[in-house]
Amino acid sequence: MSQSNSSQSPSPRSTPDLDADYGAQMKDLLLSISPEMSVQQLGETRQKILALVSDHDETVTGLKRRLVDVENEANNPSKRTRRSRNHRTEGMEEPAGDFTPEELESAGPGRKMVILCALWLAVGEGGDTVSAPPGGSKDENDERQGQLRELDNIMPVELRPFMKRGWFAQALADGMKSQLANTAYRLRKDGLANLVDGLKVPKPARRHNASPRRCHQPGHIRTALDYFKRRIGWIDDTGKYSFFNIPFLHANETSKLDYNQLFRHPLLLKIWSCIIRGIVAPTHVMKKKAVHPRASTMQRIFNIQYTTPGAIAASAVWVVWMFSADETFADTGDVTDINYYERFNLYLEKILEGLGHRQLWAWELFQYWDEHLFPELNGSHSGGGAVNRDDDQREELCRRRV
DNA sequence: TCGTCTTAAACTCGCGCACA
DNA sequence: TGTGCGCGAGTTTAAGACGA
Repeated sequence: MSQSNSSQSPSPRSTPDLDADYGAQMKDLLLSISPEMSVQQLGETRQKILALVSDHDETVTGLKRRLVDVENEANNPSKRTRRSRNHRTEGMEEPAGDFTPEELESAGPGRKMVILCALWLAVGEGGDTVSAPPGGSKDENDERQGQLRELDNIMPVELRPFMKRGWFAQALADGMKSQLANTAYRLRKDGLANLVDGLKVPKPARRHNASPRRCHQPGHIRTALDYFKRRIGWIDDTGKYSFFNIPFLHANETSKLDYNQLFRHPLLLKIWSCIIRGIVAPTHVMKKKAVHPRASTMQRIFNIQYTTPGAIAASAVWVVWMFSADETFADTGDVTDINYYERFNLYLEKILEGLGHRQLWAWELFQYWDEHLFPELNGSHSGGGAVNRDDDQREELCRRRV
């Protein structure tokens, strides 16, 4: 509420019987009109009616302004008023099955989807139902069917019957949107210091006669930006960002695709640990230490015990975005025009292909991730180390592409 | 009680549209 | 053309949960 013009003096606090006065005066004026009146008299009466209408409108405007003033006074501007949680599902025609909004939210299907499976949905969502819409190419249909299976897989059994309900689609879309927004904010703000800790950063080139103060000048900042631009795949010759020749995706920061190094850069592991365990976790992950904060983290909430293909692909996308010039995280970069959606699908496809064809690099990739992120679970889930009750999601994902 | 974390929801901004 | 409004997306912050 801020529509009241604060520069104007407060509205008068008297409460005139506006409608009664206005009605009586208008009635008198209308009754005074008769066929015997001269043109001049008719003109004068018309002017009186117009003036009365004008006065009335101004008074109504004043009263509206006073109403806003009163509402502003009633609200303490220093304190935010809070609506009930899950207000977005309030008033929805369709009841949320047998679940309360709290139960539905705690299930967090959207959040879990983003963390473990996919950053975006190829299936229809948010509008009426979660479903695979008709039409599209074979690849698109495969992708949609695959996501539906993934969604079905991570879903609590009690929720599965409701996947095609409107409230479920809304909750899923809300959860995914919220998780993406939180992650983007955490990676670039709260968690940034721990994520880039130990990262090699180019020293500014010292010129002759250059004072140390010059190190902070724009030219040096540009140097750093150019440095990171190339680290996320920019190639001068083509004028484009590469999909795989990316130093920040390789453990040894090579700019040529090397499957034995791909998706093993510490940044990727730090990012996912930051997502599932909070901002302190990245400091320890490369020391093969799983530091669990006291608070309930995403890992605890969703009982995450091993790395998923979606997690690796998403972390790769997050790395590229983190060091890009894009200000907001969306399917396409607002500055660089990088297609993150396409990039995610490509990375995921490559990982699943490797698993499906039982290629050594893919197998070892998961061992590497699980050793660092889940050292207490004695090795990779893929390698048959830790087995848990979270069933065979990865095997299901592998079957997708075999 | 305090620190750390997640999350709901207010806040902010930009964009499109309708209307005078 | 300017203005106001509604909407959506991203950012920020208050509230609540949890464990030592």
